[in-house]
Amino acid sequence: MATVSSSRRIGAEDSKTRAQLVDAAERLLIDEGYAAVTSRRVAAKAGLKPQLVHYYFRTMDDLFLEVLRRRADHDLARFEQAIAADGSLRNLWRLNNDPRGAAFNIEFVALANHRKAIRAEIARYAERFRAAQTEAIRASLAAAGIDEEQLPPVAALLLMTGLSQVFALEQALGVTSGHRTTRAFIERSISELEG
Amino acid sequence: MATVSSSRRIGAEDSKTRAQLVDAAERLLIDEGYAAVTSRRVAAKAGLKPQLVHYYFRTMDDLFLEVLRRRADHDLARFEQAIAADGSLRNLWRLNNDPRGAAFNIEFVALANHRKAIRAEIARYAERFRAAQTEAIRASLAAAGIDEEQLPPVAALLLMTGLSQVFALEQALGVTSGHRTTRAFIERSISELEG
DNA sequence: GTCTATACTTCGATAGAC
DNA sequence: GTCTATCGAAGTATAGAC
Repeated sequence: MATVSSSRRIGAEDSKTRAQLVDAAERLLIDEGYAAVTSRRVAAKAGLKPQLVHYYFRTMDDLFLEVLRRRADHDLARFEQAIAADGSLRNLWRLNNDPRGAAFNIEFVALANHRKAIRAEIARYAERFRAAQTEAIRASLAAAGIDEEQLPPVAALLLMTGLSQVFALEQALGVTSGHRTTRAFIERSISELEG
Repeated sequence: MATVSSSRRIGAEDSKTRAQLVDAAERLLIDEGYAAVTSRRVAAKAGLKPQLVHYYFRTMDDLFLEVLRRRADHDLARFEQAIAADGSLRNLWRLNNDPRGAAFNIEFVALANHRKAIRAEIARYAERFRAAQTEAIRASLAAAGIDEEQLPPVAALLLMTGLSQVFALEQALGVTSGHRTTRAFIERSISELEG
């Protein structure tokens, strides 16, 4: 939408071919990392010709952004729905620990490290997630009778987020020493807090 | 050392040129991410010809491994020295939060996601760090009179590690909401534990 | 022991054919 | 509206010249 400096045409947004390319890119991103998401490999995975990637997406960054937005919007909606159904600390911890999407997050953070257009969009979504999660944890801590001075909701959230990330990262690496003990500790702490 | 299936020769390990290539690769990895570490770009950064990368390193993975080992060995030694001088919880937290090396870790984890030879080596170093850090934190918690049942040392370590990683990751992204509050909470908690 | 000429593959991207 | 022929640049890697 921004500029039309080029004469080149772009395919329709509701094209089925386009959706296949986004699917293929997402699978490649999760399975093999962002460096594997090249026009040729995405096309091969979708069973299409490489040039089609550039017909539907002006640049590879545009494709990455589409993958990011589709996934992030979906996850955000799913999170809010799950919390509306059960806003307990226990459920928050469970949702945060869902390994689905962990690899996805890691890749996008690494990608953001050197693609400015993508970094900005990731930062936007990260802030939205942070806000939604902070509200959810604030409510569940209040319900459990925990004072905000004693344990600030955002601190509890960042501790939880950090721990999930370490678990996901290390599991992918094959390093799991201390994980079981720590999970048990967290679950015991949650039980003590909300019974 | 493994196989000598090829007739190709490799440059001396103590070559000055070789060291320049490793330096350039490390800087590129930290500044622009692992995808930027290509033979051409490493050579350009070092002011050398691209083919020299392949004279000193059989494959790009060999170069990555050299960067990893050099850095990890150095960091491990530095950590043990620092802990020997001051083994307090406060100092452990400070060391863990050193932003130097945070970007480095992120990139290597992302890299490990799709390069098997590197993943194995990273896992080995991760275990070594885990062991050294767990011992250090066990000692400082004991000194502060904290019972291991109440707060398992490895759980305290993983919480600390996770938090530092989130801080580093998000700071790189430009997302910092909640960081100040959480840092204050951690510092307050440490003060309460060890006075 | 050190470096270069060169091969071959894959990359993102565009202009133009259907 | 959809897809293909094709380009120039960049990627890893090797064999052989100094």
